[in-house]
Amino acid sequence: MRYSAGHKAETHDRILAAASKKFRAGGIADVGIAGIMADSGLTNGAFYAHFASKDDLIRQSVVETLEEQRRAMLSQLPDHDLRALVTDYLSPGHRDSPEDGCPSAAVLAEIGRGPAGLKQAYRDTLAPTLELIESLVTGDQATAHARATAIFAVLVGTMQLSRAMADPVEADAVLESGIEAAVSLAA
Amino acid sequence: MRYSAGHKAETHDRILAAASKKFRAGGIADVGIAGIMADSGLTNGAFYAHFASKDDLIRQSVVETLEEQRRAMLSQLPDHDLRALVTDYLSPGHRDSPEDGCPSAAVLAEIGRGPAGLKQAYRDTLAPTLELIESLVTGDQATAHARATAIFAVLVGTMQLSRAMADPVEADAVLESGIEAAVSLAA
DNA sequence: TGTACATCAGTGAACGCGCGTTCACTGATGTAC
DNA sequence: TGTACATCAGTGAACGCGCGTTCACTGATGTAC
Repeated sequence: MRYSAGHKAETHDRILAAASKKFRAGGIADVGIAGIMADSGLTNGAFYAHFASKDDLIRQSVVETLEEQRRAMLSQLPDHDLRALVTDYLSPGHRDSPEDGCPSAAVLAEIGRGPAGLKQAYRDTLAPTLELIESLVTGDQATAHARATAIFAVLVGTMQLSRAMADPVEADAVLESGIEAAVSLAA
Repeated sequence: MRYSAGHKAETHDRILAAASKKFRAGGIADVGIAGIMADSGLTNGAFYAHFASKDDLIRQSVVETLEEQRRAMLSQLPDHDLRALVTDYLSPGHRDSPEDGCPSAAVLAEIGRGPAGLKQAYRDTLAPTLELIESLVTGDQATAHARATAIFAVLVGTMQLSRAMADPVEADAVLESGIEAAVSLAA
């Protein structure tokens, strides 16, 4: 059948959203195209009308998810409060819903092993998020940038560590240690 | 042919060492048994005389590599200097040789998605390493433990972030920001 | 106004390939008789 | 002392399966005549 204007763009976005969830839930290497397409309500073959390859999908998915994360951070933080941001990020809810959570916590190590184009796209799209954190931190620009980078590293490392704890009490304690550390790094 | 006593244990260790390198270099999901066996100088079929399954290998490999890392940290740190440990961990050499580096920086997110047995083994084997960091940190036991956990999270998060930077200058700057942050978290 | 055709998003089977795992077999050795 | 056999680490082909990717085809629609 012929489709209305914008239909293809909608399908593209739907595939991207399904891929983003699956990549965050299961990692990039372990997630296949057939499953992503099934989650999008489509079959295998339609994939290549929308993306050049799995690598292309990965890049677009990472970029889109990082932008979405930045928009969410912006809208939830009208008060410029670092502790609020950190507490929200290092919450049990975020830990237990990786499919809706931070892409960096889910696939940063895989990006580090990926092609240069993916790494470049990651860096460029993450930059505004780091600037957002930078604006919540004291010190001149260079100091603030370094502090924001380190805070982001605590958030990601702490989330991964908490997710790796089998014991829920210990997993919560890991989050708490990360919150105090991240806040203390701001000044 | 029949083999000398201890031969099988040597082969087992050789497979474990090959797997450890490959998992750290390429992630767990993307590394196959055939490649590990080839690197060990053996063929596919011999694998199941040494390990019950790939999951079994993963668990043993993670445990062995964590223990090795702790031994290395101990031997390189007779002076109880946190800055030395942190600078060594967040060095360009470590970043550029993941196959010989920290298993947590390479596969922590994958462990978080793994079976409960793997997570339990990770936690139990990581504990002495965290205690080692704890001994380099001020505060009562609970505080020191929280600080050590957060320092470990900065190390892992910073290493992953540095590896994801395509630009070497920026990658080095990420390491620097992590060093200062980790040291400042000690007190 | 009615009909033939071009368009194109999506279908679904097939491609070659590598995965984890199984298994019948090899062959050098220590041991039993 | 010499020979037959049990042992067992390792071989290499095969299993079913799912991967990323390709492609001939479908079929509803807008458009041209």
